[in-house]
Amino acid sequence: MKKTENFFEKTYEVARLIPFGKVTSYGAIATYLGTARSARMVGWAMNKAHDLEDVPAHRVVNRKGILTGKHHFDGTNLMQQLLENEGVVVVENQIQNFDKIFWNPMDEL
DNA sequence: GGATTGACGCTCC
DNA sequence: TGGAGCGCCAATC
Repeated sequence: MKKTENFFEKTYEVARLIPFGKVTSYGAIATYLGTARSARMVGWAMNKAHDLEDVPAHRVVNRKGILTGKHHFDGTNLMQQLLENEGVVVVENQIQNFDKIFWNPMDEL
């Protein structure tokens, strides 16, 4: 738990640092954390992060820009609503212009 | 303690 | 070019 605590902490930290109207991918965070091959851990961390209200998990999507985790939110399209609220265009659970609004933690951090 | 799952990603066919 | 399968690390059952 101690060792993973850092992993969680970093994951949450990065998630919180995501600028308004920007999004990132699990893989990007995983890479930043040094666990690039374990993007699943980031997703899993987000699951726990969902328990925390401070982590904008809705800004984190998979490498394709698809809102794979939206099903885990309260509403069916709550995640999409949140993103659209930030100016992010989401169609069919997929973020449009993903390349443009993609926020790379390594580039900023 | 062992097996399965998971909000992913990459490689192989 | 498209689809399917395997691998990762940690947690839960």
